[in-house]
Amino acid sequence: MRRTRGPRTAEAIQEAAAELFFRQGYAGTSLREIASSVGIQVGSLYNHIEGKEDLLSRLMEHTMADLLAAMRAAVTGLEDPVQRLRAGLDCHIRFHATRSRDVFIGNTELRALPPRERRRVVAARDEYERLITGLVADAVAGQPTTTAVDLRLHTYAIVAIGTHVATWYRPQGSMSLDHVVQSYTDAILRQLGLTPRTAPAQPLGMP
Amino acid sequence: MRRTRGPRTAEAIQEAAAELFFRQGYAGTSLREIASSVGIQVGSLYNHIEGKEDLLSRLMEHTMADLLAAMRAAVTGLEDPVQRLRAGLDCHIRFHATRSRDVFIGNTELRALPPRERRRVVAARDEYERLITGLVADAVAGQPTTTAVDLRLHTYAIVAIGTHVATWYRPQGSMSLDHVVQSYTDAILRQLGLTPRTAPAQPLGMP
Amino acid sequence: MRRTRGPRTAEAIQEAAAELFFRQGYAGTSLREIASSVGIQVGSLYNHIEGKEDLLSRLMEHTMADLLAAMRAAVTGLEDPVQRLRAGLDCHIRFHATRSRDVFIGNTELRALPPRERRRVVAARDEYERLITGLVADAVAGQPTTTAVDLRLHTYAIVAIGTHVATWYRPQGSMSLDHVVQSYTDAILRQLGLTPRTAPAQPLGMP
Amino acid sequence: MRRTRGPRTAEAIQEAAAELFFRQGYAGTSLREIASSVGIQVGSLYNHIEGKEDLLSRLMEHTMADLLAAMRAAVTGLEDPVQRLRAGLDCHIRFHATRSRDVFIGNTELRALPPRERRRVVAARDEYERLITGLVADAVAGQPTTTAVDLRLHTYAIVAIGTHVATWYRPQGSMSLDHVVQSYTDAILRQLGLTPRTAPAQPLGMP
DNA sequence: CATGAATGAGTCTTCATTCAT
DNA sequence: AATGAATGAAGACTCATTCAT
Repeated sequence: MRRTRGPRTAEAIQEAAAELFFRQGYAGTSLREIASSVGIQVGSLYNHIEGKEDLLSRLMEHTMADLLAAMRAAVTGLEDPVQRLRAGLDCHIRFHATRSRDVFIGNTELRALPPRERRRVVAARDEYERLITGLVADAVAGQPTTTAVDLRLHTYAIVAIGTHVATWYRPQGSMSLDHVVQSYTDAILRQLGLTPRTAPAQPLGMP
Repeated sequence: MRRTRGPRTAEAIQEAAAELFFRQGYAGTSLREIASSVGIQVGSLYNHIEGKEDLLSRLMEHTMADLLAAMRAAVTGLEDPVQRLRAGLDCHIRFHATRSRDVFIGNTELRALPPRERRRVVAARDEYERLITGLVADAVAGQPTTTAVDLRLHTYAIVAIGTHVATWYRPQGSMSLDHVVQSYTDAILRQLGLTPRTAPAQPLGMP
Repeated sequence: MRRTRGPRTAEAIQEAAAELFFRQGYAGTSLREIASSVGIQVGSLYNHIEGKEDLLSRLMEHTMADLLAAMRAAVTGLEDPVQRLRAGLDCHIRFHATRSRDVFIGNTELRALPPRERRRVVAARDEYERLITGLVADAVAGQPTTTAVDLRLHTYAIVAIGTHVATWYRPQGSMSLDHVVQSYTDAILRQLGLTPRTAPAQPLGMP
Repeated sequence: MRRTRGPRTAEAIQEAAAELFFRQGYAGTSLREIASSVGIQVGSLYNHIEGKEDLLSRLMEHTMADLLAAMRAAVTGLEDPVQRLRAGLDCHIRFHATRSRDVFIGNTELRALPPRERRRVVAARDEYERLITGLVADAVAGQPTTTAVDLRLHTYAIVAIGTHVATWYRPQGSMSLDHVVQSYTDAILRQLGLTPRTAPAQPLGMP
């Protein structure tokens, strides 16, 4: 009854785990379900993973690593602060939309992580937030008064948009990714008092 | 271990369940934990509840009922559309901040609900979203072009803010509730092209 | 299907565990077997015990406590050192014969105990050995040369006899308990150069 | 992790198994542990053994064969019954001290053997006991009354000493093997009413 | 010969639920 | 109402064993 073979099994397991964690939550997903979704027996899982927690840890650490890398790559080489912010926001929203499943798990199942791994992931999250805060701060540097508290609220709002996009965006849905990305990017820039790219007259642009 | 007795036990159970569902998730919480947190034995729970799902259903339906009621009460009696929107946003953010725990559970554990209850809760959520969409639509009615898609994105963004506030706001935290509420309310209004209350010059106001 | 009821279940479990640990070893015995031997389901065991290790710990600690208590009671009130030694040996062998099962487990499954409990049991064993060594030392006090090493070898030999009796003695067997006890007691006394009670001419007496 | 290669692997496996069975018991030892202790993967074990039981069977049969052979060789060529007994006891105790690990396993894990092998090993044990009984009977042949029951108790006591020595004797320990052997041999002879070799004045001699 | 992956039965333990007392 | 004991299913994980490579 050997269905899956070779080094692809490990990936298939991670993928199945991600999908099930997303739909049912970590605690609500049994290894039996994961195994059967891959087409192997429960015991066989242990040829590829250390345990259930392992699946979650790897998933969340990969997601955070990818997110940080994407964000850094997005702004690399850009000089103008506003341009950097715009690129960062674009990446931010795009990542949350395209990797919505992984991001959702990352936001939801932090508590299921063992302390050690949780600390690592939280540290990565904090760093990501600092990245955003930095982009915002640089972009609004020329403006009159922007308090630290406001900076934090803005950062939170940006994070909130990403998190929420990850909640509802689906590629098969009725909204095009580009539209979502541009609308929210423009909205955030406008909110910060910065002129959106080609300054569309409408509050949020059109699909 | 609070050893609650008498008719208050049922409430204590609901409260304990909410707290534990919030911290560990529905699937990650055992009735044993809930019972021990109330100070009774597991079996005794069944004198007050029908089962584990019951606890979650009641919790989420109460939360949605309260949210809808609060929102309706907030705009009742107000005529001016912008004023109504402002009042609605105020209520929206305030509710998500003060009832953050229940709101968080409502957003996270929908999947754990049995289909019948899930449909009821989803229906309530949809109605709440329509309420917001209505407030926004009325408030921007005079403005040039606001497409249906934009209306939806705006609604989503408003919901996103609430959801996210529920994620991080804590009464003991460093930000005053009033500041958070006003900052975000103003930001959303400005985003919609409506002049915030007394039109503060700063993007987000000060603490 | 509730067969056993009331507070006797806990005792029945301990008894079944002792019997099975004796016949199959701790690691070779499953909780399923214990439960089925008591007439309950596996899960029900956990209403009475903390876990599998618990069964072994309690068993071994009870055995050691009983052994120490029996030995102390046996020599209490006796003054003459040789009489005390004889009484101690009588108790020693009798206990190992009548509680052979528990003693066997105690000797065999020490390694299966978690470190903490193991230390406690080993401490009790050491104390029991000191008790025997003390009895021997007092009884041979008047004799010429008895080195410390010999004292140890004698103690070991006495322990060895007990351990081995626990290996083969069965009440239904062909040897009477009294005969075994007296033969070995006399042999040990003679070995120590002390005249057995009524000095029978034969090396080991007759049944 | 000794990474043994070539034809020595089979021996390394048997050795590792013996060591682990001794420390953790047969049921408490997994093939995984044995394999990892040899430095190979579990599956590779099956190139050298038939299965787990195989390891135990071979071990116990070898031990019994060695013990019987040693005992037979020890008395071969000797005529005087007391000299034969002395030589037999010397061999008995020496073997139990030097092969204490294997002997301990042989005494402890009989129950883990499949019926067929168990019968074979038990038969060898019985034969060994008969050897001892024969030596004792011949040596005390000239003495007044020695009943059959006493003969059995004496044999048991001799076996007991061996078994117990196997329990505590360690080459690195504080007692020299020769001292242990001579002390116990003398004690047993004296017990049987036979004069120890050169009749030391002390009950047990000194190290 | 060694490996890594697979199996299926088994391990201990926890779970939600029931119910006599 | 509360308890303690029972159930049976399910949980994660380990095991001895097999076998294609």
